[in-house]
Amino acid sequence: MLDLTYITENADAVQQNCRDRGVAFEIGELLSLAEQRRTLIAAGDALRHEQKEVSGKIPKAPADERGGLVARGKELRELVSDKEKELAAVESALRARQLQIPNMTHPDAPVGPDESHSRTIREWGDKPKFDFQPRDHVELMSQLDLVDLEGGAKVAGHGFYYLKNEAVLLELALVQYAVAKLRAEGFTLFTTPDLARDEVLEGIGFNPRGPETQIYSVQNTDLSLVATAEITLGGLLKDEILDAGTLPRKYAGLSHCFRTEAGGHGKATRGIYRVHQFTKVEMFGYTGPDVAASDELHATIVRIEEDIFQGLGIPYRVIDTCTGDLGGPAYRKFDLEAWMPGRNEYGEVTSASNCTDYQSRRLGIRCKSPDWKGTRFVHTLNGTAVACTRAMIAILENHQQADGSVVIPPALRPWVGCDRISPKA
RNA sequence: GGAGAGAUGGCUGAGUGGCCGAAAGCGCCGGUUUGCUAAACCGGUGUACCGGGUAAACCGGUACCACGGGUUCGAAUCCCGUUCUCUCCGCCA
Repeated sequence: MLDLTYITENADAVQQNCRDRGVAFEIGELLSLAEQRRTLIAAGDALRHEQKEVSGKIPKAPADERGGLVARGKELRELVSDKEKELAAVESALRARQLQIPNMTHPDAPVGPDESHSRTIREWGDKPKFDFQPRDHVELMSQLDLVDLEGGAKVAGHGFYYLKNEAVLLELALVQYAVAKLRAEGFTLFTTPDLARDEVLEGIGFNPRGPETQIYSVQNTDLSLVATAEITLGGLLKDEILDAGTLPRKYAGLSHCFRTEAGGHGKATRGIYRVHQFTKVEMFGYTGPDVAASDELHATIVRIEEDIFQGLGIPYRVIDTCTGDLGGPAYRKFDLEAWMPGRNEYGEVTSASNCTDYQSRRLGIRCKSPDWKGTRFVHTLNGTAVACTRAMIAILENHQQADGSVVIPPALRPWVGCDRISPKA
């Protein structure tokens, strides 16, 4: 959510930014509601002021004046109440519009309506050259007895899966690897709830219960299954005022992620690429309220993601996401796309966003410093350390051998306990 | 799941209808005193919104004592609902 004063003072820039991001929004109505809001607040405050004066006089008033004052007090109570109702209606309409406005955009982010306008800013690693026809992860996993997709579908439906045998070790190893890396980078480690209140989801920028929701919600409660630990790590400091001296804060969270993938059918539904549940280690950052600080942590988060994939020996490219694909909260977003030989294309494995104060404003996460008066909204950032299923696909497909075995990257061997997964005898 | 107690400023904690945005202490900031540090003393110290001020300083107003409703001329204080915390009992990985 953007600041109302900012919107009204920068109406043209906000309107243009909506166009760049492909958000149909006309700012005129919002501006007129904002004006109504001011007027109603001023009128309400004046009435309450009189109300206080009147009721303050009553205890010392002579008996013959008291009746009149009480009557005026009653009258004022009605007037105040009417103004409050009017104001509540205006503010609710105003907020509904305010929430439609996406975050402002980093000046260097590429402008364009869709994926094709995103920019590749770096590539790392050499795509493996196979002297055989490479298999995709489904084939590999089934030959190596690493997954039971039918079992997952039977028990929970399409999009769920059982990992088996070394794949279990591989998932745990990826978690360990990521967590160890983040601890060394100074992150505070968390395991987080896998559910969160709807208001937290909304604060982060998800719509838990709309018709096109990507979120599983629990009936008769205000809880939803989280789509990422970004939700729980960002919600952790909701409504708090932090000492700016304690920023930046770097949190890492391990959670399950649940996504309905509504409308995602038909594309890349094979195997474990697009699933309804997966395990992920997520980074979340809180910085002070200036873009220099949050951009710096953003770069660090991307660097860590690259370290992680370089350590796994997986070729990837870094994408600077264009305006049309940024979503609501992101000011700028970098994705890592890993090379996936089975698909013969790149697949998204991480995503790192600087959300500036867009999330913190709705979540009420502020900070205080002797350097300025009052409080300011912190900046929040998030990035994937390891999304287990996608990372596993990249490992299996890039490190496969002619005989159908898969070489485990050295970085994971301490936890997997072997250097290769071979077909069962 | 059952029974009870509670939620007040950064913290501790007083306050049961008007003189309470809220005592006191701690902490923090500024000052005085002082070989240094400490102590002592004096002063200051919440947030949001609306308006004024070119802006900062600052000034005026309103709201906020977990959250939401209600009673009343007037609510931190009374009533109802919700959430959360603690204690005891039961159950349980």
